[in-house]
Amino acid sequence: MARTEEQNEKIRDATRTSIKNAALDKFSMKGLYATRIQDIAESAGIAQGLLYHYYPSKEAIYVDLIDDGLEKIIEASLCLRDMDGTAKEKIDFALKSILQTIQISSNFAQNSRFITQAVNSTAIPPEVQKVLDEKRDIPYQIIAEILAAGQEEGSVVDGDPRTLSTLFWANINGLSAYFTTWKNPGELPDYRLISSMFFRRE
Amino acid sequence: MARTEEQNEKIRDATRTSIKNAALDKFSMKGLYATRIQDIAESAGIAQGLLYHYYPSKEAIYVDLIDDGLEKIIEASLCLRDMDGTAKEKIDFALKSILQTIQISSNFAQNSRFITQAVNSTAIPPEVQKVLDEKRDIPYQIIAEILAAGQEEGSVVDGDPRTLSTLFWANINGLSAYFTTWKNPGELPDYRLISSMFFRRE
DNA sequence: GTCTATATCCAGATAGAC
DNA sequence: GTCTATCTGGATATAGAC
Repeated sequence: MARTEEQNEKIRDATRTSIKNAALDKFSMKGLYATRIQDIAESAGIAQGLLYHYYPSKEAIYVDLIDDGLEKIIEASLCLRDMDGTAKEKIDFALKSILQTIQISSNFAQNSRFITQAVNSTAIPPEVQKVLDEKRDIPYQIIAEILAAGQEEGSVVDGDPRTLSTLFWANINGLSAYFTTWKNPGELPDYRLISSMFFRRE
Repeated sequence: MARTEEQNEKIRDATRTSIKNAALDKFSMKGLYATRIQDIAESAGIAQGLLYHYYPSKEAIYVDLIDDGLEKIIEASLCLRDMDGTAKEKIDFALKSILQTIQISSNFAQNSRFITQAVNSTAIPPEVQKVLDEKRDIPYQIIAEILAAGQEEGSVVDGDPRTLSTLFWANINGLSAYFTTWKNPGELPDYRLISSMFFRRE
């Protein structure tokens, strides 16, 4: 009995998801160039040729994932911005959440790592660069906004909010990179240490 | 008139230096796999084939540079450890110096960036991994030692010194990556912000 | 929708002339 | 010591069978 169109669509969706998961896994660990199409196909459990029924090229998968990844980070940032609470509560919440995702090596941490790696390489295809240029700055802006609000409140230290925001993300990215690659990474620092950089003493 | 052996050696040294500089430049920006032998040769101003009179493979250049780079960082760390002064003076001095190298994009910053990129990829040849395993941890240990001494003095906050050291380097690496890749990176944060994480309030 | 087999291309590495 | 020309392997991408 022939498959219906809906069944086919389900199969396609499942395969596409496998490919994306496998690709994110490989790309986040080895980068664009050291990852072979074959690696992704194997990890997704499909033949190498089949991958080209889903994506026209290796690059295309990469661009797709970059876009997804940035969207997730942006969404989380917006959510943070729009929640109730003081700047300190928001920053502390963000730090706690992110450190935890790093600790348990969640998908979100994998994503961050992947994006960071992409950003930190200048050898990226133009399409990727385009997406990065459009979206990469947003999380930095949002944290800067939150910190600026905190300066109004009087809780956040003086200084250019964007510079403080850069320092915030540098901590996240630096820790995320460290803890996903080190063999015996030890324990994560307490979020309060990082938080203390941004707030006045009581 | 034929060249003497010394003259030849000088020429060889100069060419080798060109190759290493070119390779560090390319590798630090694009990584091992996205950098082609041809890129390095072009940048060094020599023919592609000539490169193989100096190094047996692309990997070999990479290993050589990783080793050099780690040695430089280790040397600087040891120098810091052995200087006179309190833990706070040492950490502040280190932060000030490193932030400045990032600002002026000095060789040292390029080095840090190169090493960080190597460490953050799991797709590295075994020879590279070996060098990294042997030497990468030393700067972390040294900063941990300094911070532990600071805890004895009573100036450094409580907590596992190695964890604090990890946070220290995460800041350096995160900032270094950011400021070498961003187009309009803005200004660097004040070293005192970072320093304040590690020391007790007065 | 998935697979195997194949064509194509490109980068790493070698050989030999100057 | 340096160059140009060439070989070779491996990865991307395509074609065609099931």
